[in-house]
Amino acid sequence: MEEGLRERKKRETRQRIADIAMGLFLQRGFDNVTVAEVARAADVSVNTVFNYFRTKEDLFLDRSEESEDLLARVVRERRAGETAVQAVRRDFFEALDAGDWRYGMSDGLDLFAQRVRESPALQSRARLIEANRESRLARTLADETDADPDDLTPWLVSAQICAVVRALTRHFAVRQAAGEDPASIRADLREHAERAFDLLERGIGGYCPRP
Amino acid sequence: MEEGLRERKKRETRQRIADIAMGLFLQRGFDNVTVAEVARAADVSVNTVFNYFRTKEDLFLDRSEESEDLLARVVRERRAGETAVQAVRRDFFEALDAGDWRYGMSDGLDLFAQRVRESPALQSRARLIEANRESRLARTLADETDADPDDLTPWLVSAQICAVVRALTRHFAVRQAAGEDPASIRADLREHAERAFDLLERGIGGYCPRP
DNA sequence: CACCAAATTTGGAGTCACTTAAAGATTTCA
DNA sequence: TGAAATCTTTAAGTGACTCCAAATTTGGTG
Repeated sequence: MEEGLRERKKRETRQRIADIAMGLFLQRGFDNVTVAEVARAADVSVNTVFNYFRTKEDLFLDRSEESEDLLARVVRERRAGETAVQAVRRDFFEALDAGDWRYGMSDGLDLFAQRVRESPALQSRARLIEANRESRLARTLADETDADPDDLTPWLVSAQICAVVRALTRHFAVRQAAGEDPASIRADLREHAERAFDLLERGIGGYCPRP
Repeated sequence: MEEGLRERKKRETRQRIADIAMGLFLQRGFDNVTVAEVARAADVSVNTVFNYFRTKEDLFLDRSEESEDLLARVVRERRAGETAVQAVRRDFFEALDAGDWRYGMSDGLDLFAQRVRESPALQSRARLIEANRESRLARTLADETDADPDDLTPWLVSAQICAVVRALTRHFAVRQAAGEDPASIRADLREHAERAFDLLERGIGGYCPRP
């Protein structure tokens, strides 16, 4: 099953468009670059761009598939004896220690994060990705526990796990946007994350009682 | 401080546009009605519509302010001795018992919910409303606990509370969309909600261990 | 090599949300 | 009443995205 000339060219063209688009977006901001400009820079027609990418946002957040599947995969591949939360907790800290980008907390995502922050369209798309991530994790949990089709528990657990991951990611992003050094944020984040996962595992029932 | 002719006319025009738009949207679907049609039906120019409503989505999800503030208000006005979760729990069941619409679980929101479900633009806007609701609750919790500016806890708690409310609302919507009777869904939902809030208060640490 | 069929690319025309600027029209108030 | 402030409309874009039919390119076959 060789890859013919046709397939290779398609892949190359798609990649070229995506790369050139990302370059322009990072340089000038997502909303300040038109699809027509991307097309011109990539030396194709506008219609060809839309042939490969359904929307302009897809040009920027291309490989969102991996991000959407992340938590579901971590749970699917968790170790013997590990609960869902324990698996996510472990993977999160592994990524933190390795400086991996998969939870959005590495160095060098600065400009990328800034471009997302300043564009309502990209923020909206980011929320969609998060929603899909939550759905996938919920389905995985339902599978793994042979849950009843209308058992809410997988959805509740998924939503809460995603909520914690989102809060931690957001915290990193906010402080990075404020100009703090990524490495020192990650150092702080370790303690914050410990408390966050503890809260997740043990519940928030005692929080904020009115005197 | 009387309301002058100008103010009254403005209020009336805005209301007329919103009412006529909602009628058209419910009848034919959000994406099948153009702003130009709304304008013509309301006997104003397109620019007047955009003068009152910043986007087409605002025509549909006008009074989202109340929805965004709901949980924050419930916590602000919680009773003596109540924790944040207890307050939300109580308010949720009050709404459920009263058949109130504020958590999206009354009769008669059928068509409205369907229109949201079938429109990507409206779903996107609904996610934005949920995100704002989460932010407001987080800020409220931070205020109420005099939390450190970079204490993550208010955000974590807010995200988890919102996650549970969202899951419950979603469950109602899914079953309503499948044609079930709202009253009987609400009956089931009572048990589901009890378990959901228990889980929220006590934690999900033991969920889904791998054998 | 030549040729056909399928897949890609392109150009062109159009829709729709939304913006901007300037010219009316209406309301307020001195 | 007349001028100032405020609304509304008209007109002319911009930009994402769609639809369609005409070119072009590629893969396989005789």
